[in-house]
Amino acid sequence: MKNNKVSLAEVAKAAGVSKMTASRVLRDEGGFSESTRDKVMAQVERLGYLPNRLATVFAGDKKSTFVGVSIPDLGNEVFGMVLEGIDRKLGAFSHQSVLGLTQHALDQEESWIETVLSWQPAGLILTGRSHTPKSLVMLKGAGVPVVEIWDLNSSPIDLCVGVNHFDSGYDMGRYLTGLGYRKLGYVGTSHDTANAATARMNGFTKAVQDADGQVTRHLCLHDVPGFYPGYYGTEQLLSSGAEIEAIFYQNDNMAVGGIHYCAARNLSVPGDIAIAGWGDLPILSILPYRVTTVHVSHLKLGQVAAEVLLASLDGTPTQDVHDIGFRLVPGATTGQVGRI
Amino acid sequence: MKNNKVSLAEVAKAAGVSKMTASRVLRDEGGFSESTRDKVMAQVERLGYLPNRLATVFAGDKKSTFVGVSIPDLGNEVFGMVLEGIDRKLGAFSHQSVLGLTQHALDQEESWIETVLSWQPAGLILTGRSHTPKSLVMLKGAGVPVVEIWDLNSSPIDLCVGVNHFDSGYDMGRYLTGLGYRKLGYVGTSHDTANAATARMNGFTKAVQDADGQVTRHLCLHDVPGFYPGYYGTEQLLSSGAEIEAIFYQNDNMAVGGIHYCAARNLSVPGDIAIAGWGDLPILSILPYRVTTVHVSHLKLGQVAAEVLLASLDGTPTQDVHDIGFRLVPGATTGQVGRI
DNA sequence: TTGAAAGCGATACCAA
DNA sequence: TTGGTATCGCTTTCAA
Repeated sequence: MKNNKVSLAEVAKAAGVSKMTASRVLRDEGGFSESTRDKVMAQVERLGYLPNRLATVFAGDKKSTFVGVSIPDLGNEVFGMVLEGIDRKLGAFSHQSVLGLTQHALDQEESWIETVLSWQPAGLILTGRSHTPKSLVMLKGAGVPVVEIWDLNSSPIDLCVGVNHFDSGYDMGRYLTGLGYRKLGYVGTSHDTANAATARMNGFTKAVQDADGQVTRHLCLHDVPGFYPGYYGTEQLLSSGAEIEAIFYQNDNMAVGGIHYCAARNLSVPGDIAIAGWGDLPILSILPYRVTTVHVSHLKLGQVAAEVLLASLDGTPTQDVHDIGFRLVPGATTGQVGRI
Repeated sequence: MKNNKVSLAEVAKAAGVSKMTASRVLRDEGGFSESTRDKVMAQVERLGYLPNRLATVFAGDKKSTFVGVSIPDLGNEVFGMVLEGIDRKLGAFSHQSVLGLTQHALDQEESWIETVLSWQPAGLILTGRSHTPKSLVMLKGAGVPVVEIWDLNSSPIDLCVGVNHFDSGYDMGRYLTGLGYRKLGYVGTSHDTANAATARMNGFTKAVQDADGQVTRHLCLHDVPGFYPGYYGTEQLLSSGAEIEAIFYQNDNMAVGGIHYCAARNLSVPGDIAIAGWGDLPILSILPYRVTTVHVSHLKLGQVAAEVLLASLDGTPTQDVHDIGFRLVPGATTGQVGRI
């Protein structure tokens, strides 16, 4: 006994009862007298006893109340809000998030999965649908519910809560081509696990091609999709020589970067360049005009993910795949071609 | 044995050795032959054995590799970056963050502390210097290192990594009054644990009063300090009737909200209103002019916090209080009074 | 209503 | 180089 930690046995001894009786009192399990309860609780108070939940889980051979949550990065609000949604909901049901920042790298996710599983978590919430083969083996053998979030996945490992990114990109492509644009650009970043963004880009490209248009892409490598990459990504795209009428960005922060680039170069939006973002992020709320974007509720996505997991732990049946949905928000940064 | 989990005993039996031998092989402790190692590892592979770290911690009566990390919210990048700094550093040394979103409420922090301590964490990182009396008792009795971050605290529970918020506010007040402003405004939000922001506000106010100026404050209640509260907080401050020459905001996102409000009202910055923010947040990187702000490295703050904790676990002596520092960045949104 | 004993999965310690 | 046994703090099970 090296930690000066007080154990249940000590409490029991001090209270003059057996460990079992003390244990029953603490779990409020019933089957003890009021006077016994008072004796025990008095000692708990006096000794400052804190239970060792490791031992509890261990002895009961049950799961802990840990939920492993893997998140690619926290450099912008997107995944921050997802995580906030998850943790708030989990916390309300006394579960704890064990965080894993994967930095968009599958092998980092793999080693984190191995570690977190060794702590006997109650369940896992993973961002993204791609995992290494070894990860898949571990996840399937873990015997705990796994919720894959962000990307909608028709055949998830277990459960899935997400958005149909391809469709949202496709809708934006259809919207912009519907306005008459044919020479389109895409500006985003490039990451191992940025499948969702890639799906949006692919959906967008497909829609544009379906309308006989063209997409010129520019991906900023090794960057998180923030304001500044949006700014210089726009610069690089436009200076590539390609003729561009409208640009779709990986997210709104990048789009705002693009808007500021245009302002700095005296390019009118949408007159010279139309601009569309994704996510309906907070920055849009203060611009003096509405930016064309795709609304997605990140907080809700996280909350639903947590709910689905908790329901699964509870044994409550739910559907395997939850589509959070999205909504294209037309704005003033895209216009009718030829009518500006 | 309800989980179909494979235990060390099964691996050992399958390999034809004792538990102890298998344990030694897995920990690569030495003291076994190559052939033994091969036999054991073959079975580990075949059975897909994953160790139960609960048992390890428990048996060794040691601490886990959990680090409890309490964060007020993740609604903007500020604490997201702090958390990213912490988790990256911890991850590199194979520790895991157990997240606690307190939503700026001390009683939420308290109940989270109680829970997380019951998991025998290796240490704790807490945002803020205020804690409930019960929290303090638990923290002091926990016997694990506690790092309080964000607010610099000359008498921390244990260790502290932060910024001198009061001084940063004071410097900004001195800077603005040095430019000739005397009728100042402050726009922020109000939270239980927003002591850091309050300290900045107080420092600012003190400096302004020292220069015989006045500060009119406007606090947006129940809001996280983001773009939109900055926008309408500015509106409310300016419509309060007070004469204002310059406004200091709780952070840059709010300041950008203020800048946009001014643009929408055709108020010139800094001609009609000077604006200063705090934090040097990403949004500033795309504005066509430099915004007067205070630079703080949030990522570094998190990294140093993790380093200090790891050093303490390691037994390496470090100083108790680490000042991350700040740097006032003069910009174009504040000017010389009368010279605009 | 209460308690004694066994056991969870691993490691520490001592023997062989 | 290998293995037996006790042990961590708590819960389960069975008896009293």
